[in-house]
Order: sequence, then C-alpha cells, then structure tokens
Amino acid sequence: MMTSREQEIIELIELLFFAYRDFVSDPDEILRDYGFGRAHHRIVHFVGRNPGIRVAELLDILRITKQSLGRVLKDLIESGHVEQREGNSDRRHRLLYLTEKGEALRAKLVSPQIERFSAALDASGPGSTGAYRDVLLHLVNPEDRKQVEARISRTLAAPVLD
Amino acid sequence: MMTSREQEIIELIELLFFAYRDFVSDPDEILRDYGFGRAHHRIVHFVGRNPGIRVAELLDILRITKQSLGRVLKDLIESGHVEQREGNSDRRHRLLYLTEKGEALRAKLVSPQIERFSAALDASGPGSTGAYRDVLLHLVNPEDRKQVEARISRTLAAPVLD
DNA sequence: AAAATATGTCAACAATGCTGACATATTTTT
DNA sequence: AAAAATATGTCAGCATTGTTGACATATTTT
Repeated sequence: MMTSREQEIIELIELLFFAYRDFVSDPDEILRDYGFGRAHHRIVHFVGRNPGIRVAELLDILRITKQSLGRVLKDLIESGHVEQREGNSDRRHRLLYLTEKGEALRAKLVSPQIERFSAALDASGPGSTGAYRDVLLHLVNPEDRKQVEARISRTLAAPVLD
Repeated sequence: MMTSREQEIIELIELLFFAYRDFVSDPDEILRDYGFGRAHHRIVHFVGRNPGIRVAELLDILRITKQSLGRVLKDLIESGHVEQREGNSDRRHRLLYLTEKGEALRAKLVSPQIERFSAALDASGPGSTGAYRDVLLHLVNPEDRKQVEARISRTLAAPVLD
C-alpha cells in the first residue's frame, strides 16, 4: 500500500534525482577540456569558497577517504590550480588556496550553474528560495545541519581561520 | 566581483550538494548488505516506479550507456530482483518488471528516504512542497521538463504502456 | 619522553562510467 | 520480398573515483 503522502514524497525524491542529474551536466562538459572530472570540480569549488581550508575539513565536506582526495588534489596542485601553505598556528596543517588559474576555473565552472539557478528562481514564485532552503537543509543529517548552515553562508571575504 | 544575488545562489548550490550527499547515504548502507551499489538502486527504483519500462527508456532516465546499464541490470536479473518480458506490440522490446523480491528491496530502500523527506517537510513551512517542486523542476533541462513531470506523476497503478 | 594528531603515500581492489565494434531479432520502409 | 532501420545484447578495453589497510613523517599535546 502507498498513501498519497508517500506518493507525493516519491515525486519529490525523483525530482531531486532529475534536478541533480541535469545540474551537474554543464560543468561536466567544461571539465572534459581540462582532463578533469567531478572530483576535481568539488575540490576547486570548496577550496575556492573556503580559502585556507584544511585537508581534514575538505574530507569532512566531501565524505570521501584521504586517498581519494589525495589523488585528485595532487592533479590540481601539479596543474597549478591549487596551492598549499603551511599553517601558522599549527604547522602540520596544509592550508589550501586557489591560484589565479584555479580561481578562473572555479568561476568558469560555477557560471552555468548560477545561470541555471537564476532562471529556475525567476520561474518560481516569490518565496521559493526560502522554501527551497528550508527543505534542503532539513534533508541534511541533523548533526551536520549547523555546520552546513555555517559553511554555506561563509562569504569569500571571510576566509577560514587559521 | 560577486553580487549578493550570486552569493545567495552559491548557497543554494551548496545546499543541493549537501542534501544530495546525505540523502543517498541511507540506501547506500542497505545496499552493501546485498552487494549492490547506487547503480543497482537507481534501476530498482525506476523499474519499480515504471513497471514494464523498456531498456531504452531507462537509459534515457539514467543518462548512461547501454553497457553501464547492462552490467548492473544483469546482476539484478540473476539475483531475481528484476525480470524481463517480451513486448506485445513490439517483440524486440524487453519490458522490465520487479519481482516480489525486487519490490521488497525497492520498498526497503525508499523507506528511509521517505522518512527523511517527511521530517524535512514537517520542519519546513506550509507551501514549501510547491516551492521545492517549482525550483527543482526548473533546474531540469527545459527540453526534458515535460517528460520529467509526466514521469514523476505516474503512479504505481498506471503502468507504462506497451 | 610518550602519545596523539595531521598529512601523505603505497599497493591493491571495486564500482561504475566510457568508446567502439559487432551480432541478433524484429519491424518498417522501399 | 529485399533492404533499411530499430531495440537489445555483448565483447574487449579503458578511465575515474570510490574503498581498505598499512605505514611514514612532522608536529603538537600530554
């Protein structure tokens, strides 16, 4: 048996799948020209948004293993998109920053995504932004919600503290 | 430079990433007990929701190649979760159905996802469902939107036509 | 001085994408 | 009836990105 509530929720589940599927398709095309994949994109994105982020933080965001990250991060360092600096307060830390080249790539990758979202918001009713935020934030694991909220509202002007 | 509009949109982009990340984590755990992965989940889900779906349609939903699908579909047929029948109107078609075993797995996988969504909707304001739908549907490629709308609103009681 | 932490690295392997070619059965077109 | 198009399956090979587990180094904390 399936209630109509369940039926409705399944539609929302599938919509999440379809939206995600198409949403990542624009960057995927761009990345091919660089010989990079989605894993590279995620690093470029989150390092760009969190200049000076530590490796451990990045691992926590992406929820992958050190080895998976290391392989791809290595590519980006060698290609000159990401650079590492020693931490001030703790010299074991490797703080990650985008180079100018990396920043250019980040901007290029995010631009079609901003376009897509911009159009989607324009096509939706006013207040849809707030509702979108509410629902998606509550899909995040409760124990991670505060952290996610803090992360997403961090602006480029406010770098990660060292 | 970044406008505040862009800043806001980047937050929505990251929220999509975090929500998706956690949303797929519950099924992932269950799948491990079966020796299956996400690719198996997608097939079980969409075959369950579209009994009698053709291979070509499934490929169009998942946007993967025949070979990628074939490998995983084979697992599910051999394990007795999915079965194929010859089409009536066109005997080249291979129509896909879940067996009872497959249906049980589908229900098991979707249950934590429904739970998660249910809680998220309860925690969000009224009308959030509609706004969520608006935004996510408009993130889908314009040329696919009609099809996606039709697909998601298809109920279990209305199987794919042969 | 010892223990804990942050990072990096190695080897091996698994899941799931891809390309391109080719085979078969069936249906549609000429 | 023959030819062309379509739906599906299959093969070999390869790329990306995930995994585990072990171990090495530098640094900080206890």
